Amino acid sequence: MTSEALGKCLGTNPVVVRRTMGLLRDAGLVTSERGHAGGWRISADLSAVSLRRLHEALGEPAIFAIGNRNETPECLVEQSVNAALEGAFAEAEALLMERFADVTLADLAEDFTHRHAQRRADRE
Amino acid sequence: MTSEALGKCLGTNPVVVRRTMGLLRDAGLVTSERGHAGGWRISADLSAVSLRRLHEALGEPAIFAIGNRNETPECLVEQSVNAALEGAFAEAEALLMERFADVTLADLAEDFTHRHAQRRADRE
DNA sequence: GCTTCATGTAACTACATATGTTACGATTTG
DNA sequence: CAAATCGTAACATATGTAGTTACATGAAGC
Repeated sequence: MTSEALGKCLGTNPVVVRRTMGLLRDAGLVTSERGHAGGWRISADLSAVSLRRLHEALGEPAIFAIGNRNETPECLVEQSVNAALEGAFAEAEALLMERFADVTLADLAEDFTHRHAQRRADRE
Repeated sequence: MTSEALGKCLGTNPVVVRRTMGLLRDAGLVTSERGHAGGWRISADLSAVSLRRLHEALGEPAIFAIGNRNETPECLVEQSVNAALEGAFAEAEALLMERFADVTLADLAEDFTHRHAQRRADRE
């Protein structure tokens, strides 16, 4: 599939697709080919790719929107607040990552298949 | 304490302080007084105010930086992904809120007192 | 009452970040 | 050699948060 086709599916620009797909390629999840008949191809077993793995491949973007503003503040009040929050955030993140590890692309594909069949049935 | 003094402590503008403190006032956690000798005053028992309560008072800002882009997408793939993520996010959020409920301002004040004593000791 | 010191709030500005776009080079295939 | 496609740098745009200015309102002291 070409970046342009993917961009259409996702409602975005081919260059944006390349940026993100490039990260997945670096992680070995997809391959890219240039030139005529080139494009992107999945190179991993869907059942071996978890959401956790995708999160890693995409550079482990920050999970929380709130949180410490400054990791090592001079201010003692800020230090107390940080200390109180750190453990809670770490626990929540660990739980989330555990759940992410349990969901694979194969699971998503199966779920999609059901939804697709359901939509076709609904149309009759 | 005046908004101006608080602003100095926090390294920000008095108006920004008023904006946020206003939410805490609406939640009954602080009171404000205008005019000469006015300013902000804590009106709640520190041991009765949890971080959970503060989060509520501040309008329950979004906790996660990643997550569903669209709650009710037409796209079946997006629906599958959303369905897979929703439970995980809900669990992680519930855990975090549980932990937040366990930490009160009194706890933070106590922790601060220890840090303060420690810093004074270190200076000798 | 008048002055001063506060908050309350609307409107505007500045900045950072994420996303989108353009442009062009590199590579592959026919 | 031409067309198709990725790779990537540079630039543009949009969005949201924080900061700022301005002024109205109210309270205290003289």
